[in-house]
Amino acid sequence: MYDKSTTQSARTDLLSALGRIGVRRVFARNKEIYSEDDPAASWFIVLSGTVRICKLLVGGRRHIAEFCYPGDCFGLDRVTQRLYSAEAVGDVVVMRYAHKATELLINDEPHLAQALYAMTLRGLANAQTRILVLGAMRAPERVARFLVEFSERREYCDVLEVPMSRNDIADYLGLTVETVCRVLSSFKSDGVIALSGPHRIELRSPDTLAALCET
Amino acid sequence: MYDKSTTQSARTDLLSALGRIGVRRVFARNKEIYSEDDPAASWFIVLSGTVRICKLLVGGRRHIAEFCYPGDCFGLDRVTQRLYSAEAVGDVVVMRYAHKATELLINDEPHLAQALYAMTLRGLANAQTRILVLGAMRAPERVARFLVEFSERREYCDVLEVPMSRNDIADYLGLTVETVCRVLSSFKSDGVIALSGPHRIELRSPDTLAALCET
DNA sequence: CGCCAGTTTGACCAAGATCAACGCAAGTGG
DNA sequence: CCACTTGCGTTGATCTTGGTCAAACTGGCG
Repeated sequence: MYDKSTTQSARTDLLSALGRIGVRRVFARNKEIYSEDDPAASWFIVLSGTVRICKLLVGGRRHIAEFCYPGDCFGLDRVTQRLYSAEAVGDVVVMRYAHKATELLINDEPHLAQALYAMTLRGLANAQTRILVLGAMRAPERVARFLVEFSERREYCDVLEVPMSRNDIADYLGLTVETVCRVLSSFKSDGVIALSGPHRIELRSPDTLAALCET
Repeated sequence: MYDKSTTQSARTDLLSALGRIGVRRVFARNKEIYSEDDPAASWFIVLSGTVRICKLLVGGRRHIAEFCYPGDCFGLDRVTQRLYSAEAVGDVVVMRYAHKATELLINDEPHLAQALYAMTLRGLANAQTRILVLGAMRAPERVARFLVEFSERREYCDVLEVPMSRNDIADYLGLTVETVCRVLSSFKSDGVIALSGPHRIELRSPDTLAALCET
């Protein structure tokens, strides 16, 4: 669907060029990478681990806009202040790039702008899928969708090492912890998944899950 | 929050440059501008009227990803086939730009890429707000949010000329027609809005609505 | 061993979906 | 001009999904 070869090579160019201006940073589980309302002077690429982009709402509720996995970028928005915070789900390694330095780099090598643009478009496509999930799917489909998405973006086999808590998943899917648990339990009793510890989920029937989240 | 002056002037540049490669097209109420699975060879800017970006789902349901108002662009995604269709809500005038010609234009005048990028980032920010609304708000807040958003993006006074049907609004907010009607009726009986005909909504207490959709 | 945070399960409740009926205004054809 | 249709919009009655509240369970750690 996407023009993979082009964006892939542009991406490689981008990464090697960025190597010169980036700083490697490590964050421990649950540490904040940046807070809401922080000045937004830089953006990031995840090297390892999982990052959650989130926001506290009135009434103590929390909303998770996005999970970022290795290779994903976040904080690219052209705002002066952060609208969301970014937190390490488990231990995380990221590269940090100042917006200023990125602009200079792009002035030198304008073709890199295309790679950045492609990353942003990918973010937009992800966001649109999320709008669809949250706007049109019910609890079981949302959870199925989460599992399928995770296995596509994160793992290459059917045993998922899910780093986030049930609470994270719930806030990501617009559900409650209890509902997420119940749906997972029912998937389990239907033999669609197997659970060995809360953070290890085995997809026994990926096709059933995929069918569930067909639009 | 955004760097308005920069993006504004870049935008003006972009529009005048695009004038040379664009085609003006008119669509009547409910006509398709493009369909799902059409080849995606061009993108659009709305000149007048409202466009809905939508998708048919299994079971005859429909999902509206976005409403586009004058000045908004749509169809920018770098896909070969459309993932959503675009339809005229009322009568609509748009400008159509071939992706090919746009690329050539940008090769000539690379600074225009920045304006396109800014438009895409705006789209991403809108999408993130929508994720928040659909993931974390309940029916009355969603409807309030729709009214506030519409008045901010479309009208400069408190009497809204809402071109879309209740069904459109429902599919946009992830609710049913009945729920949208009921919420509007309750707003009306609370004196927050007044209805004179289904498509004319007067905001009698915009502050109440704004307070409702505070995160 | 006891505590604690996170997970799971159950009982109950409420928001919103579904189903059904009615209202209402704009065509349409006689 | 008036019956009749048609497409929306509104309202009410009922049912279902998922939220809320409460309690039990689990594994890790001091």
